[in-house]
Amino acid sequence: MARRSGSSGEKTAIALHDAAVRLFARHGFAAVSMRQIAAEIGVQVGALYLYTADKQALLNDILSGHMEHLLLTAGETLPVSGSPAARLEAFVRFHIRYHVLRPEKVFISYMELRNLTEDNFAAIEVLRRRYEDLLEDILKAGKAGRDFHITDTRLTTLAMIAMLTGISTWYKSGGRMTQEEIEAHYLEMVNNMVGRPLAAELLASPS
Amino acid sequence: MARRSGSSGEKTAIALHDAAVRLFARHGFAAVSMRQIAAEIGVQVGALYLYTADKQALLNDILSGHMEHLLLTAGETLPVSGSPAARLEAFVRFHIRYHVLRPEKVFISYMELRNLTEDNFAAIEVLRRRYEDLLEDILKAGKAGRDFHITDTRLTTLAMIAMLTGISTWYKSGGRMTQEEIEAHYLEMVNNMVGRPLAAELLASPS
DNA sequence: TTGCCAACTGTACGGGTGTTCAGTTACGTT
DNA sequence: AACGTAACTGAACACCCGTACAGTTGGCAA
Repeated sequence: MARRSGSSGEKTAIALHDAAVRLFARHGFAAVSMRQIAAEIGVQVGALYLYTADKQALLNDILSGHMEHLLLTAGETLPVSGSPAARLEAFVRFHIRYHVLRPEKVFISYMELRNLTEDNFAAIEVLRRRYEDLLEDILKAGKAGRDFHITDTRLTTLAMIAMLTGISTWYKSGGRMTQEEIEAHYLEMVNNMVGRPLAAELLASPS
Repeated sequence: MARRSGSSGEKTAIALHDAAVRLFARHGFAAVSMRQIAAEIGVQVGALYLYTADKQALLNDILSGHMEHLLLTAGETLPVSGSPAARLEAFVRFHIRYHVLRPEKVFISYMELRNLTEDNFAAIEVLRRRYEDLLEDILKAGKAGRDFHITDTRLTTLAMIAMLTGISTWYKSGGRMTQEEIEAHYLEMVNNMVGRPLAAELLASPS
């Protein structure tokens, strides 16, 4: 054999990317060999190097591609105007949906950061910080307008993102709750965190 | 050489444990070789096998030791009676302190779970669930007594733990905030989450 | 139908992997 | 002072690692 019938570079490149994501997510970057990846897509090791410079580039492409796509999609989806409360709701729903749809890439993206070279890591950090700032800007706006009651916007940002991203450690489609229910519950908790409980009117009104 | 002067099995066993924790935290289980660990404690590879059956046992001992110690310490520290609010505060403070004091073990403990064998993993899961239940029991009690306004105690438990554990991804002693300040801020957010904002009286009282 | 090139194989390179074990040395006990 | 044993070395085992590259084959254009 050599070239295989029906083969095309495009298809193999995608298969390589997908196989790497799947295997890195399951076993971890360091624990997966180039030979395992090759076997997964039905090819010999050498062929992989037509599509990636080396193993490190493979990881970096996955992570930076993920972060860039996340930022791009967030930019397209999230409203830049409207009330802080509405913008916060949009962010929470977007974050949950995006992360629940891509559990493997999300998992790799904060599990394998330390396996990046220093340069690659620094670049990812910039993107991650930019994403966090999308939320922090909403919180700042809400605090400035007294819609939200927050002591420290940066800390609240980190706490919320950790809380929301945590979903991906236990979420499985077809679980106890639908995605819509999960969104509703987390939205409630997030609203509570910024001091505007949905039940506020009920509690404040004479009973 | 052979046996080295001043050597003792006890000391080497501890040095092995510590070096493994340090290196696993920094580079990941799969990326660290037995030879690197041996070099770190100034010994030849073969000597390690006097203190651990194999590499897997080394990881499992670290993780299960960590979880058992966490549960034990929690049991000694946390009050079993008192108001749900007081118990919740105790839990939050305990969790933050414990995790901030042991960043490496905490990091390994949810980073390297997938490198455990199936059996070892299952055992750790039981312990982790038991720890989560410590918090969920408090939330259930608070909900039952109408101190807390929670829709789903299990989801709130997971959200809180993810939020609190997230601290260890950015915390560095000597940072912007003291540990006490961090505790106070997270406590505020947690209280908000269960629907009892500290500012409630202020907001409700005539201004 | 020939020829070109993208796609891929097969093999090799130097080095690292976890683990085992016969041999060696320091320490504590008698 | 002699001995037993705890602590460790050094070398070896069989195998896996990432990467490179000359050679081979299928698809497509001329």
